[in-house]
Amino acid sequence: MSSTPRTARGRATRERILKSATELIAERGIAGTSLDHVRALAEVSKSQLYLYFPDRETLLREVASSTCDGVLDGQADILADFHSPAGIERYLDALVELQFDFERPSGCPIATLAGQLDPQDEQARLILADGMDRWEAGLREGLEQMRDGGELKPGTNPSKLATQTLALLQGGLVLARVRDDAAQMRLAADTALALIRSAVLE
Amino acid sequence: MSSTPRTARGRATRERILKSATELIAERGIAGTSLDHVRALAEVSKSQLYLYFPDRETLLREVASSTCDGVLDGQADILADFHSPAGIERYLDALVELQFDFERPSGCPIATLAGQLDPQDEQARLILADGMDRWEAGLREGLEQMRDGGELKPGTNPSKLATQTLALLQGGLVLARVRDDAAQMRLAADTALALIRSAVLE
DNA sequence: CCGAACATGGACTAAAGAGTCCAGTTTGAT
DNA sequence: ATCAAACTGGACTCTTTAGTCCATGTTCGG
Repeated sequence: MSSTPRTARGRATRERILKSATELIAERGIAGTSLDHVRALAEVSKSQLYLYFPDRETLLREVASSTCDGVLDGQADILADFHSPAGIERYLDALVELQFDFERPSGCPIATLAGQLDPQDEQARLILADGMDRWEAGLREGLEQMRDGGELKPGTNPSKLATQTLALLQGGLVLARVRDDAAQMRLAADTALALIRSAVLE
Repeated sequence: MSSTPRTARGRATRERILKSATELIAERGIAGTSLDHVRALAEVSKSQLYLYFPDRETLLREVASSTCDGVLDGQADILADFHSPAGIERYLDALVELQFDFERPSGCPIATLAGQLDPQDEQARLILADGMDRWEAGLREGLEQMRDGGELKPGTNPSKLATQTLALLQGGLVLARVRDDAAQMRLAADTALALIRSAVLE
């Protein structure tokens, strides 16, 4: 999107800007991040910002996109195991661990951004929705694999089960963040595990 | 909190400011709401703002508090029924309806605020956490009432079940908002209902 | 190795923001 | 009725912010 640099130097600069913006916003929120902060962290000048991004709004949308990519990339390896009871348990454990790992539970970066972006900005919403869709697709595909392998009770709807799982995870992340208590995520993940187990044969 | 007006006129002015700020922030978010917008909607002057609220941060905290009160008050009547299978179903239906009622699902105002307030502002977080606690307490008390009436399977933990329910609702609200699809809330609420039903004796 | 496109630095503008100040008006207790 | 406290209006300052502009340096194809 936006203007694409033609030289390697330009590409590196653009990357540095986007990475800095994404980092700062994850830490301090959109309201707490000015273009000047981004400029300083990325070590670029004002004109570079505006050479690669037409305006702040566009940069924010790209940050949204890059945030989604970060969330998805960050769980790609464990999500790949989400197609057996043991793999599902490992996946959920890993998500819970993430909330315990830092000083305080940070919640889901996608959902957090959703609350910060201009409610009028439909384009931004679509970017975040796509992130959620990709996440849910990962869950659904694992469950479909199990269904195709005859591991699920007949009548189980992998698509619906994936949405239910994602809802539980998102809810757990919200509660963990608001209550500053990662155990809330633990409980939500356990509930999701039980829900899935109840659809597994044996 | 903050300076309390001594006259009826002063109280009315303070109320008007807080109401206007809460309204504007619910609609346009914190970033999209300046003190000048609040000033204009409340039809007060700058000095009134600063007479009743020492600074913006304090006003935002009171908005957080008033937003929680709004959410709780708004469901007080139906939440009161949350102590029988039928009442629980009515309650969940009502919550789902709320998401369908407006042009687009607005999610949970408390959770939305959580993503917008300064992540460093611990005091603000505590206000929102208290809102969640009060909400969950309502659910828990209904379940405890059922347990005490012998309507729940032995071993059922009302407190845990209330948290699970709230997590599902919050997750449903997040997904409904991000996907602009109230059906996501419907599914989450149905899942919560099934979860609770599975703990009810016949 | 030359010129055109690409990339950079940073000064500059204009607007919006939060917060201050004080002179004037209203209120209510005595 | 009076006077001090409470309340109001709005001009003012200071800072930060997004966004513009242009002169200079770098890169790369021909």
